[in-house]
Amino acid sequence: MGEPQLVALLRPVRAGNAFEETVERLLQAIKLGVVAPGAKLPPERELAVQLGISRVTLREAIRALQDAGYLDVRRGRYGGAFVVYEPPRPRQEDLRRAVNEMGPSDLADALTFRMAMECGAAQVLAAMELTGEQRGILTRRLADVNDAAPADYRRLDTAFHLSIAELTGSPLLASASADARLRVTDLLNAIPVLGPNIDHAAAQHVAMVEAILRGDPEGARKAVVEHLEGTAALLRAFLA
Amino acid sequence: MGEPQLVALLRPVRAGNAFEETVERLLQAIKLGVVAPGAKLPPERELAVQLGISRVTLREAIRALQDAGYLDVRRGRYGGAFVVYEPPRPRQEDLRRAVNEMGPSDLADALTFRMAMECGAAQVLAAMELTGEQRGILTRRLADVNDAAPADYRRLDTAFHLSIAELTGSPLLASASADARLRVTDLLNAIPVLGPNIDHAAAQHVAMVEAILRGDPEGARKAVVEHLEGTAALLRAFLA
DNA sequence: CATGAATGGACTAATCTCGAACCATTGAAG
DNA sequence: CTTCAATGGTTCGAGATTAGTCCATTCATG
Repeated sequence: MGEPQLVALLRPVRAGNAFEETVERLLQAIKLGVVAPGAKLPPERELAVQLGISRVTLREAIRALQDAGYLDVRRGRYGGAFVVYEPPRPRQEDLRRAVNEMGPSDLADALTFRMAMECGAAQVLAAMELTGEQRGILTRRLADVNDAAPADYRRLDTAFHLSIAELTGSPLLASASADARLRVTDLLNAIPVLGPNIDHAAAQHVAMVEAILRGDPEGARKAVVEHLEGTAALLRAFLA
Repeated sequence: MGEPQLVALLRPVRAGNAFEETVERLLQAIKLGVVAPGAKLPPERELAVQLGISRVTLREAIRALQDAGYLDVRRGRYGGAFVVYEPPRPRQEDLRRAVNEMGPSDLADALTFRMAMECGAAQVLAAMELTGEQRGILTRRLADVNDAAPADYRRLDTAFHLSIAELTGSPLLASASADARLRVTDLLNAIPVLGPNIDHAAAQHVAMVEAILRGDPEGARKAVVEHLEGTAALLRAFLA
């Protein structure tokens, strides 16, 4: 089998050039709804610093997204790069296309990665002593998803899931979880938001939060597994 | 609280320049023992492709590691970049220095991240149906650690832990796990390899493998938590 | 309606990074 | 002892990326 673990360590140092990576990152922030439609990105000078790239490269990326119709850039005071993207109504062919673009092995990889990350984050959080504020944020995010209008559902669902990793206080974990979510965004966005599915998911979300608040790592793990397997089953159903 | 999740998404696109990232990556492969002392790195032309950088940049990184005494580079056929690094005998002040270099919040971040990753990977693996070959690899790696000479202990311990993520078949998960391990390598390398600790760890390793082979995600999770908390406690003890 | 602060827009010189081609060394095989 | 394949060593021009500087536009405020 040669040198198996070399693969994990001697992997590419960078995914592409700075421009491409920046476009990808911004696009994900938009598609995840982290920057909501109508809201604007931070000023170029700030954003360039946050992304660790030069303003020139950032502007090229913003320009590309503007040309692609995701952003509306306005000059002058109170100007900025405004998100005009609205998540398209899901169609089954979008899902097929998304799956075909990534390939079956990439799909399994992404789902496995997400399962590991979300289980790990949930149980770590459940094992922590949470402050009242942390509990408040978690329950608030839960309520947000469950009260969401269909148009806002995916965005708030993402926010809920990311909150779990974020509340552990570990930036590394939060980053990795966001990364795991990114890998399946296009797939999730292509799944229709249907009543029964949402009710099902809502109950599972509640189970996750209750287990975390009760300090029950095992319960949290099981709830996450059940929830994510439900999503995976939905995907398979739409592909079959 | 502003825009909490922007932090996770609008984080730096790249950690530094290609040269620095490459030096770091190679150094970790050496320190983790993935390329054992006396072994050589892949040929420059191959390695550059694997790392996704140009040969020129790779050579600068190799040159830096050569100057720093980690590599011995020989020309001609059967030449290459040979690892000459030997893990130094751990001293308490090394541990303190390593901790001071990263800072207390980074330490907590790294430990939390590692806990989440390893728990997630172990339970995912436990939930899979394993082939005979996979079972063989896992038990083989376990035996390797438990039979290890003190000088090889850390290297084989790393190999064992990484195997778990690797066996899930998810490259993303394997990469992230390797990353989590990297964050604590310097700390682990600074902990003396003592008999009682090793016996303790060995029993925990066995518990992890048994739970995985028996298809018991919950048991796997608990075994990992116990093991990693033991390591964290050791760290605290040496720092106190 | 004039001002000024906050923003995007544009340019430049320096540096990093790359791909590609070619050179130099080594040592096993014939 | 000649050959030659596998390896590291070197160079060069093109393109990517950066930091810094200055310009242009907008609009709330006075």
